[in-house]
Parts: sequence; C-alpha cells; structure tokens
Amino acid sequence: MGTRWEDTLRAAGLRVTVPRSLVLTALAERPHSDADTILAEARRSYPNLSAQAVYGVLKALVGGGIARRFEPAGAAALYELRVGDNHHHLVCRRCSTVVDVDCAVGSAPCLTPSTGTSQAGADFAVDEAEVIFWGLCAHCRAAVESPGILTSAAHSEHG
Amino acid sequence: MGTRWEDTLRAAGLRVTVPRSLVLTALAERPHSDADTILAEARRSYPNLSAQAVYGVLKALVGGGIARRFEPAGAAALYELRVGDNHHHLVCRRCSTVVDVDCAVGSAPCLTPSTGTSQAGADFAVDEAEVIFWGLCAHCRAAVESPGILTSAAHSEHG
DNA sequence: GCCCTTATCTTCAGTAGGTCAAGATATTGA
DNA sequence: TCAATATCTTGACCTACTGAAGATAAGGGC
Repeated sequence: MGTRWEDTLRAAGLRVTVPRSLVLTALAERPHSDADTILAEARRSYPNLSAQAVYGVLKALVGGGIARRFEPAGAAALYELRVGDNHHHLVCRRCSTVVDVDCAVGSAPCLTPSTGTSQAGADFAVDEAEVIFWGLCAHCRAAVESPGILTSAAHSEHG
Repeated sequence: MGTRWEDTLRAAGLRVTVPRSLVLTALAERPHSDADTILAEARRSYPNLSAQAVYGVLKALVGGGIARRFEPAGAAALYELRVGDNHHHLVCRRCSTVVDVDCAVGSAPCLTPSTGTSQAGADFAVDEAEVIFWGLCAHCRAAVESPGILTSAAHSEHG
C-alpha cells in the first residue's frame, strides 16, 4: 500500500510521500470527503499528520489533475478522485450525502449556456459547467414522509 | 427611496426597516454582491450599520423569497434579487465577474440529471439544479491573450 | 398619538475552514 | 552518498459567518 499510488503521483510530477499516499487512499475509500474527514482517516495510520499537510496535499493533487475539488454551498470543500470525465453531483439537503451523476447531455455538456437565449454570456469563454443537484435522498425522503420512524440523528451517521 | 421597498418587504411578512431598505437598494444597484460589498454600500448612507445586521437582513430576504443566495466555489456567498425564474451564473475565473444566463433547457431544466444514465441518483428527489459556468469574460480573455496591454490590477477594479 | 409586544439591530464572542510563513525533514537526481 | 529542493510541521493569522444578550424601533390596538 505504501507505493500503491506511486505511479499516479509520479505521473503528475509529484514526489511520493506518506501523507500523499494516505490522502489518496482515504479518498479512494471515501469519495466526496472533506479535508477534515481525510485528515481523521489518514491519522489512523499516521497520527502525526498535520491538517496543514492535508490541505497542501489536496491542493497538489488537484493541481496535478489527480483529484477534483467541489464546494456545495454552505459546506466545506469536498474532494474526489474521479476526474477527467464530466460528471456532476447530487446532494441531499438533509443528510448531505453526495452521489455522482453522469451528465446526461454528453461529455462536454452544458457548455453552451446561453446560446441564443441571453446575450449576457455571449462574450464568455466557458470551459467548465459545474452542476449541483439539490434534493432528498431516498432515505431522507422516507424519513421526512414518516417522521419518527427514522431519526435524523441516526441517519446522519451514515452520510 | 425610504419606502421604495415597503411593499416588497410587507408582502413577505417582513417589517420595513432602514437596514432592509438599504440592503435591497444595494442589491438592486449591484446584483451578485457579497455581504461585505452590500455593507459598504449601505454604510454610505447609514454609517452605523453593523455587519451582523446585513447578514441578518440577507437571511431574512432569502427566507422571504425576495433574494437568492449562491456561492461560487472559493468565494463568499453572493446575493441577487432576481428570484423565481430559473437562471444560472457565469463566473469569470480571472476577475470574478458574474453574469446571469437564462437556462437554455427551459424553466425547470436540468432537473432530470441521471435519467437512464446512472442509477446512483435514481432515488433522489431533485428539487433544484444549481449551475455555475466557469470561464473567462471577454475583457479577461483579451487581457490574457495580449498580456501587458491590460493589467489585471486595473481590470479587477471593474469587477 | 401613545403604549405594548416583539421583531430587528448593535455589540461582543466564538467558530469553521481555511491561508501564509519559517524552519525542519524527506525525496530524488547526480 | 550528497546536494538541491519539494514537502511537512508548527504556529500565527484571516475571512466569512454564526450565536447570544441587551438596546431599539416597527406596527397593531387603544
């Protein structure tokens, strides 16, 4: 496991270090983690790891194209290794669970925002469309429809 | 001007106060402002206005359906009065200028994220699609293509 | 117009989620 | 093995924002 991510890191021109491997492993196990969750996970095998290192590693991974960062409104930044494909995210308003959704529009979707509709965006050179769908996951929908059967506290543990 | 927003506020069940009117005026003049910009603008005619009041007013306006809040990754929350229609935002990576774009897909767009494509999101009840297009505005594109002609400092003043 | 209720604002702390800088340490090419 | 330098640790600092307590002001009833 120590060198599980060696090739990935080297390919991005990054040195291979223990913190980086641990962050990558944590991200592979739990996509859509925030820096704090990653830190906690990594510290299980490397207790001295500093929070600052995790921020630095994440920045390096994103810069190297290994990880992707996104930021649902009102929450800390989340990271994932699934990169390069064009997928979006679905966030549960209640338990904050995030799931990936492929973009139905194709590989380079929504990149034509205002064609013919509004002139405001006509001058923009768009290179990325960031889409977050908000709603309720099946679990929380059931909980909301039948309050009392499932407690929000019990559920939020799973997210 | 003091009562310019009276009806709007009352219709939302909110009391009419000077801070609220000032925040609304600031937002009408400069859509896509953050709390700090609104505070600065409002303080020009009401120097004692507290930052906390602005946060409270903005929360009340959003809660009352008068304002909309959105949060481009890496930036403070932005507010606008254009509400109820389904429009999205285009953000310049360089100068952070934001422009509105109507949703080309219709009035309730992208609300069918993964139909038939991925099964992950099938259980979600989506109620909102938040779309942010990232790119370069015309001004910054020109600046990037002809560096030196326009300084980033000079340009960022206009954003 | 005055008074009462209570929504709202001011002030003061406190928090989350980071960034920045300096020096110690580890990685890697030679 | 060694030197150069990328990376990590430590610790200060920052922004954007929330929470609470008390002062103030809006608005309905008289």
